[in-house]
Amino acid sequence: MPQHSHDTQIDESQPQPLTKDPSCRRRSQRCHQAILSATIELLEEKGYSGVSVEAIAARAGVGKQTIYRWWTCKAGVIMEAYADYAAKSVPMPETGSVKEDLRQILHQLSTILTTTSTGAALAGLIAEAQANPEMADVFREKFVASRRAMTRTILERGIERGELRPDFNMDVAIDVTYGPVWYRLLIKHAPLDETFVEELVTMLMVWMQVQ
Amino acid sequence: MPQHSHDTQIDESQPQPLTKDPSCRRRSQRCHQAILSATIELLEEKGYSGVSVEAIAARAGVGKQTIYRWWTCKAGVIMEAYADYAAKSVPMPETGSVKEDLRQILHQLSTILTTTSTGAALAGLIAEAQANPEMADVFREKFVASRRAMTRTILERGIERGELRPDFNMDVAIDVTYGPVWYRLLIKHAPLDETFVEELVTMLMVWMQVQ
DNA sequence: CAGTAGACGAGACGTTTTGTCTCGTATATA
DNA sequence: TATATACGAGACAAAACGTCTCGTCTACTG
Repeated sequence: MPQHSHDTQIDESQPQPLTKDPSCRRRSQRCHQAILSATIELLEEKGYSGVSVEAIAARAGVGKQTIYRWWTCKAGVIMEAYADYAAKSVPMPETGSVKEDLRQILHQLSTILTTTSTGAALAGLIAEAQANPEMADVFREKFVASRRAMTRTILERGIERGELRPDFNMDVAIDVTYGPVWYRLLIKHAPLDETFVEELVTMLMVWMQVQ
Repeated sequence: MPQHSHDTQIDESQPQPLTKDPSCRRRSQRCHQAILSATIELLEEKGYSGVSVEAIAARAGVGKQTIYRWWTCKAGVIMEAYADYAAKSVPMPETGSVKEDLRQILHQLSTILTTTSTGAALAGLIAEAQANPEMADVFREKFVASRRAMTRTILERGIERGELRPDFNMDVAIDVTYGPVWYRLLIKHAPLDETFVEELVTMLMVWMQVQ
């Protein structure tokens, strides 16, 4: 039977995970859920920087050590708390039209970022990732990579169908799709609204589509 | 003669400034410069999160109170330390071609973000702004607004010359210009290089120019 | 040419948060 | 039923923030 990672210092070579052995059978499901729920509640009430591990523990009716037993830091808890949001909100659209697919993706993303606490959570996680390269790795993998991969698929399908030119830079296209969204989320100089999404999609299509 | 703001609590209605009365004649120019230099040194050595007020004070050979006398928080010091970089690096290009103007702007921005510690500094400041709305205001004003205004001028000139369509959304166009750059700076999934800038400018022009 | 206000270096201090450690208790597996 | 181990509670050290108070030095002011 494998020992738990908090007993022996393994995991030193790999990019250190932000959670520890979540498959252990003896883990209390009640605690696990209480911690994640308390995290989301606190983030909604006080914003990312208002969440502390002690506050989570108190709200969840849990000892602080119970949190540190299963996660390596606060960001790990918050990531897991919002991983569901992020995962569930990425259904691959397949309307037959690249423009409509992109519209759906960006509409859903901007909606979830502005109408739930997910926007504040992700902004805080990006902020934290600036000080913590391991966190940055996990963040990219968990919240960025899947959306980028999905968008890539959509665009490649568009090229195969002859809807899009085959010679634009795919990585840059994906950056142009998401970059402006994150930019408005983080800088907050203008709202992430429908007009914005519509203009963005239109612009992308003008660039990428067969003339 | 006006009292200093740290003696009486004025500045409560306005967005609280991150510096305090920098015009005072009795301020030691030696300290001022030593603090800003130490800040940049430390940020280059240890990154944004490795900079502490105590470390700045020690490196500058200065009392901690001397820092808090003139700035309200660490972020204020870092902003002032990099304000010069940001300001000096925005010469308005005027080549007569929108594409060339944009190319110059983005080339210069990406160069300064990747070859100096300015990139790490701004990423850290954006991170900090997520937890501090007043900081966010100052950041937008100091590091975002001037570039946006300049870009707006360039695009408006292009419209006047008949080089650009008059009917694209100006704000979104500026977001598409800078959003992908910040996105790569903060997420670090791909480099901020020449290819990227070139593709981005090309895409913008395809969208905005008269067909 | 003094006198004085105020900036300065040094560092103690209280606060907050992090992450570790150690109890005694409760619970699930064997 | 026995044992391992997760749990709640909370003490603890370390780090950083921001405030406060010394005694010193310097630059305006009369």
